[in-house]
Amino acid sequence: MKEIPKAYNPKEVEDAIYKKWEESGYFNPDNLKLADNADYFSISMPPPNRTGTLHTGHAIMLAYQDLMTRFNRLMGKRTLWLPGTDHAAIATQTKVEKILLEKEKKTRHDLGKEKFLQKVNEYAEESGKIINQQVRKMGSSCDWSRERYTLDEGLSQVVRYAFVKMYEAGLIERDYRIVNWCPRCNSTLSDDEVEYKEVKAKLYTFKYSKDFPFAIATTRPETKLGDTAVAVNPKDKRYKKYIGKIYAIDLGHGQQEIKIVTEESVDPDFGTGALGVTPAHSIIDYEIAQKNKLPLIKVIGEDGKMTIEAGKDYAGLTVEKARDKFVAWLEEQGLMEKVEDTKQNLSICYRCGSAIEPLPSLQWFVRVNKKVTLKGNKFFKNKTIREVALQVVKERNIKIIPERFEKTYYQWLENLRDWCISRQIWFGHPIPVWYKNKGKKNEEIFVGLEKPKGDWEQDGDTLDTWFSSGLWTFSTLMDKNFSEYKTWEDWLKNSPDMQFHPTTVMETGYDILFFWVARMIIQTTFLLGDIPFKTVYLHGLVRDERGRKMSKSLGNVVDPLDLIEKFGTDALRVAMISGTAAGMDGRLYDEKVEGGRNFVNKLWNISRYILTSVNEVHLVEKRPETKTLADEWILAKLDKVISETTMDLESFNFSGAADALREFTWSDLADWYLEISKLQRQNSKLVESTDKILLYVLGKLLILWHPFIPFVTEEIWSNLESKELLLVQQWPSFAEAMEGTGLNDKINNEILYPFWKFEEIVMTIRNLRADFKVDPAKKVAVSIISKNLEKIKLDEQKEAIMFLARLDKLEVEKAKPKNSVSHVLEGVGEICLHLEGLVDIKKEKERIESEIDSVAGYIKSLELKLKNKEFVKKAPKEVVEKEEFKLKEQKEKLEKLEEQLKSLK
RNA sequence: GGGUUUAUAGCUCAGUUGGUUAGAGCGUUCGGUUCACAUCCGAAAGGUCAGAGGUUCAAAUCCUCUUAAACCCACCA
Repeated sequence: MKEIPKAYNPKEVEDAIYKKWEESGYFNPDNLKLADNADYFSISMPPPNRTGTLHTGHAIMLAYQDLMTRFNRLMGKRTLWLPGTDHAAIATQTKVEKILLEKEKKTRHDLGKEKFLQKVNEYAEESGKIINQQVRKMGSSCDWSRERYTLDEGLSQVVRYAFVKMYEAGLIERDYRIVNWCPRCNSTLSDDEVEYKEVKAKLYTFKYSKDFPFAIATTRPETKLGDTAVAVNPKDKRYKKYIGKIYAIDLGHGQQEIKIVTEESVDPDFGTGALGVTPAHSIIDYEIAQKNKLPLIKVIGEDGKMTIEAGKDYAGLTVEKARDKFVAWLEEQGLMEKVEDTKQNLSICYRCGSAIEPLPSLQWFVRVNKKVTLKGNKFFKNKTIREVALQVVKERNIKIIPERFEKTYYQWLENLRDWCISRQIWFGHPIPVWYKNKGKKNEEIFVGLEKPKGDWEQDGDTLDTWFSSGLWTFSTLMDKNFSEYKTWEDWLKNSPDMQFHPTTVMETGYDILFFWVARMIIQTTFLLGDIPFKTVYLHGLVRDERGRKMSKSLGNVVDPLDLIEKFGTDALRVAMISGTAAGMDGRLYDEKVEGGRNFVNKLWNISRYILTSVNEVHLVEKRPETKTLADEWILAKLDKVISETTMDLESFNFSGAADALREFTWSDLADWYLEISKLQRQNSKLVESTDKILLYVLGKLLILWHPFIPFVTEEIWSNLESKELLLVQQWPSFAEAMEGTGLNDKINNEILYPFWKFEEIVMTIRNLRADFKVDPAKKVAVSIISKNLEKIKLDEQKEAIMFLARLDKLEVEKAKPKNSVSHVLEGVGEICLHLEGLVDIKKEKERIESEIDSVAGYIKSLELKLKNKEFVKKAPKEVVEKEEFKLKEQKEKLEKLEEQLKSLK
């Protein structure tokens, strides 16, 4: 047997263990030895962006997903966790542009599309490799043979197919509308990609011309060059007489007509109560303009500079310069009434932080409000994609954990506008549309999977990265050899891996519920007529120790790889998962991971003790015979923790499972049974059975812990004489452990009870002592207490444990406690006698009466619950049994109380 | 403006359909430790479960209001 070091050193073993796992092939479900009727379990890894390295967000998602994957694999399911990476169009392109500018002082235009794309692809490839290495470092048991990338040929095929299908159904259209334009990225953004930042701004109040009847207020005077109307609230009496009138004005760049229209949403109390309508540069104004059939003047161009429509004096100026110039002109003309300081919620690009310029542009949109009927699709019967996406969650085809996010999801969908999917960036999936005579009157358009024959020019734009991510759960499962399939439908339906669809769980952070989860639901229900996943588990975000978001500018970014280097992967994983609840943000800091490391080392030392103490190391898989009360006790506790852990993991309560396991491992096994085992092994008759129990408990414990801390458990497992990796062992079953032993009832009543009794005695003494401190009337008993307390201190407790250990369960009757336990018992009795003399009988009577009331009420409610047929049917057996046990307990308590009450009388 | 969440020990957080005396980790104090583990062991101190009211035999848990904080959506002309 090899020597076991005193402390667990993760650095020395982790990489080798990962290699062993990977080489075993068990990450691939095809290689698992499964029962014929084995259910499947699948997770699609949310693909990390190929923009650099892993961060804590990735680390936490990998920890959760690996936990579920390993648990289900141990449960004997056909388990697939499919890894991959995302090209992350805008994010990656922006990053490479930045590097290019810093290193070579060049822009993408200096390089040209082809050369630039080559650079981006090189960067993405490099970045992908790094990420894959880091995903391995986290211990992720994902199937690398199925790894995918959003720009893979196969995935690109699905993307084109999706576009064409949606186009054919009339859900995708090209239109000239107001879009969110980022002048820095030179591209459109979807509504979700716009963020807001509060900034100081100036509110200018001015008149369009001297003879214009009233003033308007704005923070963006330069856009007013494109105004075509003024909107007022229809209830506003001040402006009633002007409604419908048209005024001709001249802002220094020619004649302009301003119509006075009404609009409900105009706030009469803001500014002058009159809103200058700029249809081309505000989404709301655009909608007002559409209602009133107003013309549209585009005064700001895609480059963020003023257009010729703004007038000769302004054309080519930046927005800021145009503003200064126009403000100066207004003042010169005496039109400016006042300038005030105000706050403004500036819309900015979520990727580069530049100010967004809403402007009209010809783009591709997904229409969310168009009703369609699709053949062979159970969801789409004269429904909109928005309605279907709502329906599948409302009807619980898809369950979101925690549930409250379902509301958030509904709200988002209810407010959803058409989704702009074309982007003017180079890196991404090209839009599968080809033109002839583009932009001319006789323009021809072709939407299809391949370029048509002849002289066609492809649309130069690319698709929103979320358009391809939305297909992720199934585009990754489709056969790479798509050419072997006759039709697209055939490919979709008959790719062998589609057996893993819908994926069982979607695990991700709540921050991308809209960006991604919602899009997957929209696109999958449309294309497959099926849901993408059955359950969505949303984890919280990782914050620093002060609760702040991690950001580069704050310099508080925690690198998970640093923590792994310092404490080991297992320590990091257990730290991230324990002490949290679904959807709640958590904090990550050294001390927390240190706690994880300490636990991992504790487990290491527990096994080090067991492996070096037992006479013969071997795997004990079958429940061994018990010879002492302590043996029974530890096995009963093990059964309890098995059932708790299993139930918790099945109901996504990961933190609870870790807590239960930790409590069992540290408090029950290490602090009690291991100490008892030392004593038991001094008795030659008990050595063999004790060893077996130690090895049995250790074996089961390693399986239970494996999903949380895979490396250390596998490493310890390698010391047990097992032929197979821990990775593919069988999850212990509570029911099986109990089978044939007939111990189920016995354990609660006979085995655990005496031990609990002992714990209870210790507790009683402690409580009494606390009472004496505050209640001088009980002083009388202090001497007795202190006498007994001395005995109950550390040494006496060990004595008591020894007594329990010596107690042969076959000789319970004969065994006579000759030490502390009996003294303590007697002591407690004595105390109680003394206390009785001190109790106010009237008060005590009242107390007991009210308690009887309470217990009777409890019994009533329990009986009601057990009579409820639905509850008995639906609830798991263990829960019902627990309730029955409670009822029994309470009835006993009631009897006791009633007796007490009688004795008082 | 619409919505959601949070407030529990010094700190970070659990607490499952209401049910024994509200828990854990870290920290603090005291004591211990050669023989699995100082990455250890034993013990102690520390809580009006934000506040007020209500429902109930029973409330950290359910309802109403108040206070404080965070987040999401809309929008700021």
